[in-house]
Amino acid sequence: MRKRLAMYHQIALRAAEAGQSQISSGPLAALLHVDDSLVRKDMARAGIPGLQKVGYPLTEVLRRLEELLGLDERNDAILIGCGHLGAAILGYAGFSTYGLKITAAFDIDYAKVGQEIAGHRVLPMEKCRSILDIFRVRIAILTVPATAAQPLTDWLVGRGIRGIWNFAPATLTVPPGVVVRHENLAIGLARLIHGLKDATDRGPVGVPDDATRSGGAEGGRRREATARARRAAKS
Amino acid sequence: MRKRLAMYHQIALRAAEAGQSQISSGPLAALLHVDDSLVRKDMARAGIPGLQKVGYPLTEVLRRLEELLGLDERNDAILIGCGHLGAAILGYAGFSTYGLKITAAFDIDYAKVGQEIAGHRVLPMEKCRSILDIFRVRIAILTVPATAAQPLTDWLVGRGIRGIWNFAPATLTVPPGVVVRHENLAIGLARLIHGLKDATDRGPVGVPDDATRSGGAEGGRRREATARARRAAKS
DNA sequence: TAGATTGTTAATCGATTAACAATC
DNA sequence: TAGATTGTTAATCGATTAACAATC
Repeated sequence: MRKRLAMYHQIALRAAEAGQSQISSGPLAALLHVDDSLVRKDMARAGIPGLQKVGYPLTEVLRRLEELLGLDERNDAILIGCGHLGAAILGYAGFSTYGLKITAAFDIDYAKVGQEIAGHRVLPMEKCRSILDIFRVRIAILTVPATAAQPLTDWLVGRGIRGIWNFAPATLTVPPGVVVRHENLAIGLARLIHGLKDATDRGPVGVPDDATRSGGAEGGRRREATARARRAAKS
Repeated sequence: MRKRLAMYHQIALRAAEAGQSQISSGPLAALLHVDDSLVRKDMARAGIPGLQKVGYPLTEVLRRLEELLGLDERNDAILIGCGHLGAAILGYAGFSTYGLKITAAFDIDYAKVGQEIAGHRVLPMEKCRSILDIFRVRIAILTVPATAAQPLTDWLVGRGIRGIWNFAPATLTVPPGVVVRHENLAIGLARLIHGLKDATDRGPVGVPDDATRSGGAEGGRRREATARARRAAKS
């Protein structure tokens, strides 16, 4: 459901940009490949009143969905680890839509400290504590090596961080009350590969989760993953 | 279901590393917060036979799941756009698990051509065509500016690319037979923020999709998103 | 044997679709 | 009015859980 709401929002945004002022359940349903009554139900549940014969006013749709999806809130975050991935995130344009502002970027490497990346000055880790105390930031973005992730997390949680967006390939343990989101790029990739495989196996059928699918494309070559699994099972 | 299979795989891997040789439905179910009969059903559907009294042999679990999830295949890909994000992906360790190998990295910027990033030499875009012709790569990773994404996609599809992993903030149109996966970092973020909000609203209840959730944390500050929506709706 | 665990069937639940009356 | 579209109720479908017999 949340996914659908997010999609409605995207579609509504584009419709608004294209000059429309309302949108009806039919087109929305068609775009999401669901029944139009489901769209109406979603709208009703979201508290967006429609107008018979015309549809749903885009202003209302956008307003409510942004409220519901939390896009109307402002969230400050700090970023730790200014390697390539950290830099990519600092420069990522899409966040402002979601009200995210990275208020400070840190790195332990003094070679990086002082550098400016996408308008952010890299600060030394020593400054992190005082920044957190002063600004009461609740979200931390971790783009550090895997080994550093858990100890850093413990420390951050102790300093008041309540949401962690973890890009390190490490599973984090946190106390109750703290939300961790583990961003595993490899999973996105796995899904794409699977989508390709699906398209091959079954032809243009089924919508693999997030992906735009269809016909052709051959599968990849085999590897001997079995040997690896066996090694792991024995070690 | 696919998500659960992937989780079983992860858990099985760790169990194997910890020296176990089998795993039973109970612990798996507890870790995923589902009923144990569902785990057994999944195993049955996946064609993994269990042993009464002992559980499922890890070697078998890993072997079948890797087969099913396509982790046992080898997939070559090219990467286009060697900015920060491209560089981060070139250096990302986790891909080998999924059999992905980035065989070539390209950039139009001659300042980047010739540089070595995480063991990959950056090639000029002009070389892309011949590389594709020679190696028959099917997957392309796009870490280019939004404006470049669609024309590049069209060109790549014409050269035989069948799977596109798009990091550019642009919606791509592709012909049937081509799979696009749009990786929107902002969505991961949105979910984290939402997880935080949920934790606030409802206390430690419900597992928000991917995230490890729980108790405390206050919501963010309001912004006037309404004004923005209204602008969009009018423009 | 007793205990643990699988495999499977029936029951439940929630989400989606189908149908249609209300109404602008 | 006629047509389009919402809002809602009933029917369907699929996924999950509960229960339990089989069995190592």
